Amino acid sequence: MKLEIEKQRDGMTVSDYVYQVIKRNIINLNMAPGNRISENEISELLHVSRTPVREAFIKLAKEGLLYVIPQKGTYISYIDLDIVEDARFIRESLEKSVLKIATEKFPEELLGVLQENLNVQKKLIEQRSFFEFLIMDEEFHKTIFIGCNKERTWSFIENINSEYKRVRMLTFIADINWKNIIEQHMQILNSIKNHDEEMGQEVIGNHIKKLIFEQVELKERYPQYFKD
Amino acid sequence: MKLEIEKQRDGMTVSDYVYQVIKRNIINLNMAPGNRISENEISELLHVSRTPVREAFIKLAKEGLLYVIPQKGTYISYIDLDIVEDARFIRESLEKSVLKIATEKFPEELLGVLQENLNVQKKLIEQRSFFEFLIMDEEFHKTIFIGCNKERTWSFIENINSEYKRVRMLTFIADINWKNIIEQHMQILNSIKNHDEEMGQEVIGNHIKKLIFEQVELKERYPQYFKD
DNA sequence: AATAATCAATTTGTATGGTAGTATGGTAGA
DNA sequence: TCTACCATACTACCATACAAATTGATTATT
Repeated sequence: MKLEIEKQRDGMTVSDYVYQVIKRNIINLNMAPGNRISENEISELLHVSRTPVREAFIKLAKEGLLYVIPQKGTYISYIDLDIVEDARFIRESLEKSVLKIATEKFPEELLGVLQENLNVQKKLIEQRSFFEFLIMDEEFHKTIFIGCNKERTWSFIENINSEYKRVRMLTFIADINWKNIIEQHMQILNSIKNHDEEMGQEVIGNHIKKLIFEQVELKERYPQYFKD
Repeated sequence: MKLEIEKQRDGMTVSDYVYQVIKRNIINLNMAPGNRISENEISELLHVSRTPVREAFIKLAKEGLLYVIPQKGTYISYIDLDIVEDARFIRESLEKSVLKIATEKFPEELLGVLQENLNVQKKLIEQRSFFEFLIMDEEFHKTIFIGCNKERTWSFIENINSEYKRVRMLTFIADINWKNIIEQHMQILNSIKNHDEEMGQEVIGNHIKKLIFEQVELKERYPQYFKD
């Protein structure tokens, strides 16, 4: 198990640092689903005591990214497609509602932000920096929510979205379809610019449909990562 | 600050026990929004060490019921009506979708469970056991979700619902409208029995509308509990 | 040889002491 | 009187030690 370990930033508690490192490595699948990890192991790896590691585990367990069996062990959760489906359903519903608002009324200055974001995304895809791309991708959608004054709803989505992120990471690893994601994002931006609600709804709908097919394929190719 | 402290059940970790006690007392407003609490204070009160208290704080902070400022203090979150509104919106949307399924197809045996639940609710209202009533209320809705094979979606709602629960507790304290809640529940049950989707949607819509008016009134009567 | 009992190793759970950051109240100096 | 400074007393944060439970291997027993 090789982990990506960034440095601890100033003004950050050790607990938050550990939380961030582990979360990142679970989502980018450096920590494989089903793998067993222990508080001791991580504390030695990151050169901190067990306490902040334990506290990070608690947070991650509440997000469903790992589960703790008392006096036995801690394990990375398997990807559960039922959970992914729930997350997808909720997200699609909310995204559509918000995009409807966005096509009616959206702050001019944020349009530039979205455009700039897409430029960065292109570069990251070329560099195959998938984790960073996912961050910018999320940022893209988040900006739309902010423009509609629904930032809180977005942060709420974020909490249930870790599972979904792992699947997306897997699509990148499997080299499925990441080529046309940028194009879809450009279509979304255009629908906002042109106040074309119908087009926006259609783009998002298509995007989601594709993901379902991909998931089945992924489970066949990487069964060891999935539940059941 | 007077807390309701139940005994610790067997097979339960101290951490979970503390979590449960504090959560209960935040929701039933024994711990008032804005109040400052400390690890030491709670650990002495419950006769446990600081560690499980701290771990309980972490979980509660992730639910938004309290917030921790490092090296400064821990505070009970104020009721944020914006958050309540978001929770309400999301819940209404999902409840409507599920009730649509329920009016089309619902397991016969669970209808009896719902009926029995309503009987218990009546008794609890008469006894003015509000916290217990809220539990049964949630159980009522949960049962509907289970019947539609959407238990996971329900547990997801639960996580964002603590804020909403505090408001509901406040409606009871303020003696607003709790008399006709039972009747509304009976109407919901009937809509399922009679496969009447239209009626179900209308009942839930009305129920939600009332709550909005109540919240404004509540904020005027108990401004100290609210944000802004 | 098969099975039961025991022990060692490893895990998470809990308790406790010390540390660093923050607010507060008082005091000396302008 | 006001201000800057310092001592003090809090806080959450972290490290460490120990407890309790589970597991797996080893040993003893049948």
